[in-house]
Amino acid sequence: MAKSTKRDKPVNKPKQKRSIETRNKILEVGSMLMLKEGYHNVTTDDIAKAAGLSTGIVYHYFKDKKDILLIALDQHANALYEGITEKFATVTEGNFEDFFNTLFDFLLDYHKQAWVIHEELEGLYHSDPEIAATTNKYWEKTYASIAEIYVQKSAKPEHALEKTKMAIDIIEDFCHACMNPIVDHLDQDFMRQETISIIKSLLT
Amino acid sequence: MAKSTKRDKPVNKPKQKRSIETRNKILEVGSMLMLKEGYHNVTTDDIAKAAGLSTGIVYHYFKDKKDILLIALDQHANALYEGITEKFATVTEGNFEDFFNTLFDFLLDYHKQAWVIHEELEGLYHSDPEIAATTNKYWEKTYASIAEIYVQKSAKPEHALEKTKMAIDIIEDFCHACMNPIVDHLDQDFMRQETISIIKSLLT
Amino acid sequence: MAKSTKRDKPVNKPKQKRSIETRNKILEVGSMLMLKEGYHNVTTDDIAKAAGLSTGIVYHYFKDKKDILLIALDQHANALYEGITEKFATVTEGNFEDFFNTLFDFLLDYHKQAWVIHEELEGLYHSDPEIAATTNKYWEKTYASIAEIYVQKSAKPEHALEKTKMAIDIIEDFCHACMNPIVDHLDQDFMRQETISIIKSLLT
Amino acid sequence: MAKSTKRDKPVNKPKQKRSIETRNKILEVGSMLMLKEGYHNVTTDDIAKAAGLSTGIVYHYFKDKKDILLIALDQHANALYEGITEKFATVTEGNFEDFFNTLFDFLLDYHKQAWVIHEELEGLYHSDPEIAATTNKYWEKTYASIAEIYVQKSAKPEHALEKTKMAIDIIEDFCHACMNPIVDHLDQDFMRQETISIIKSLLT
DNA sequence: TATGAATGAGGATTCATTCAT
DNA sequence: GATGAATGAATCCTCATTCAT
Repeated sequence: MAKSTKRDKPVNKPKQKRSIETRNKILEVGSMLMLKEGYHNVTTDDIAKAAGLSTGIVYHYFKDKKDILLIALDQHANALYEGITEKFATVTEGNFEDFFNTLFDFLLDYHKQAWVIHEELEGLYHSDPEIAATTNKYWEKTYASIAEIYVQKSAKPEHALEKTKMAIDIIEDFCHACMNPIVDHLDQDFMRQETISIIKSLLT
Repeated sequence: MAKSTKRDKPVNKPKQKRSIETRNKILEVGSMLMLKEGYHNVTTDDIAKAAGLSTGIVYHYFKDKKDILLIALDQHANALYEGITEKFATVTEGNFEDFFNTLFDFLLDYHKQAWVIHEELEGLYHSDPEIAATTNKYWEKTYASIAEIYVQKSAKPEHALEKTKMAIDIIEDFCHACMNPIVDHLDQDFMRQETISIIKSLLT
Repeated sequence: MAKSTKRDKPVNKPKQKRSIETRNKILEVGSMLMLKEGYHNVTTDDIAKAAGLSTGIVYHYFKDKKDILLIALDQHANALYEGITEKFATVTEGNFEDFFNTLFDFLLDYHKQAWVIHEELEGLYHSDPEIAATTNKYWEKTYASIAEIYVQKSAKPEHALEKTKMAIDIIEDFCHACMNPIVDHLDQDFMRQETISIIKSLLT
Repeated sequence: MAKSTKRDKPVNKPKQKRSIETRNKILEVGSMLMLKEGYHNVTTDDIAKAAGLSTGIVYHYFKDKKDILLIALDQHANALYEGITEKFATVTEGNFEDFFNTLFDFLLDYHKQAWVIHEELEGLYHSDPEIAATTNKYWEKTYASIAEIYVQKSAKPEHALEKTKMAIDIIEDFCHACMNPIVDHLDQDFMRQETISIIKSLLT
């Protein structure tokens, strides 16, 4: 994996509808499995089987196993970007409360479906430069898209990126704590309250 | 064959100096490699070679490859606990500023040497229940030991665990952002200032 | 790692001609080698090589090394059953002499090609419960199919299973003694005569 | 195992009491384990541990693992021989009933403690010429010692070896059937009766 | 395009045997 | 004689990748 001495193999970027569907199926099923089970615990065979396809076909559409993850990641980032754009489209400019609630809800929601990918990527981050690069791009795009909205909506757009990033991280910490209750009996209501209060004072 | 007739392989917990040294060498080299390269990118042979030993001896001291990681993790947690206890021993009771600075410095410092392990564990977390359990214990201990100090030193010990956890997470976010600057040009001074201010208002 | 998340590996039960041939080749070569050299003295690599295949393909068709032996054994039992049924089809009902001669010849013949498997199994019997179970099924089937014929053909069908089993064992003792003359100079003709006389008085 | 290209290594045949005890302990525990678990399922370490000794010492007294089995086997044969001699010492000459009962009881008894060794040896027989040779010697001695008694006690000593061997085999078949009831619901009383009757008519 | 059989290098683990102490 | 740590070849099995059909 860590070696990137891959001779360039022509990989299909298909235009036929059937092909596109096949490719997407692999992407969808593949990323889903990788995230649920962990990159190293899923075989290309597993992916093909789960997608209802044959072993070999995977390599028509993707250079190798890693390619599936990388491209899925990319799609993910794009989808996220569009999700954000759409979601925040209706937020009234200057209405911070509105922006804030939207952000909080959006991240909570997003977290539920996508958090695992972050953790999985952390683990892969150090072992593969290509993954590290893509991961960075992913985050950059995520932060940037929200910061962009923040700049538009907020009255205090200085240090937008820093503040946005911090806000996101803190909200994610909260989500994480709720979903992975390492310490039992944590008072989640209290934590939510505190989180909201922190974010508000940070972004206002 | 005949797994059923195989009693659980006894793993040496040696008391002899020679043995202890060997075991420690494996632990040290092994965890170092795993963290640098990633668990799945290091073979037991790599570890043995790097420790200047032969393949087989690894299994004299450890049940399997995972065992090395798990035990290294455990040692880590203990070292951390002792580090915290020692570090905070001199903090004046009731002196919040003192407590806070110690915490901030401690985590910054700690993070520099140990954050890789966290990321590696994140990636392994979902694929292996045993690792998940040990990771949880690790964090529980960390949070609890700091919360314990907090209770002793602070005037407002309510929700100590929640607040401590949040504070640690937020400081970690900051450390993480500094060490792995996904987005370039982030104003680290600004982020540090904001982080400190958040933590202060959270813990006071 | 993460055994728990590993669904049971599906093993191909192929219907394509190519596949069936490959599988049979492995079975044939594998059981042959195991019986000639002994289960523990044959590696899966040996089997693959001898079958003109690569290591990996073996595990496409068989769960593990033991699976090869177990399935070969099963095939053996079925072949034996059909052999018996066919062989005894023409025996005249009530004609004991006819039945007896058929039995004696059949076992003598059968023994020549299959007794190695029995010995190999004896050795494996105590070390592996799965092998023990399959071996038992094998024998059960063998005894039962001959007993069934005995009941049909004989005038004294009481204790058919016991008598059949004893007869078979005694004939096998004879075969064994002939093929593996531990003590040289044994008078085989005498032993054959005595064996026949014992069986006759037992079954009549 | 199957290779016998063993350079001659001097192996201690100790005369000191302490040494003899150690050697016997290895022999005793080693053969016991090998027979209970199967030769390939017992490691030299298991044997050393079970004997309360260290790994290395085994190789002071025995050439290799196989040597333990072979020598144990030899001792076994001798013990058996002495057991037989002693047991039959008091049998009245010419009293066939007495001889027969002694034989039947003796084998029944012997079977209980030693049958496993036979099965284990069957499995090893083909994979190693040295084992095959020793096994043959073992059986030869066993059969011969009983035949010798038979000759002394019986009025019809012709074909003593053949008859003795057959008798022993048949009694063993019975023992085997009782201890390994492959087919359930076998009428053991009936089988015992038949076995006795067969043996009587064979030996008289 | 699609299939799935085949490849084979790689990796975890075992264990008979040796050797420094 | 004893110990038990150390060796390393051997073995089972996996899985990314290729290829004949």
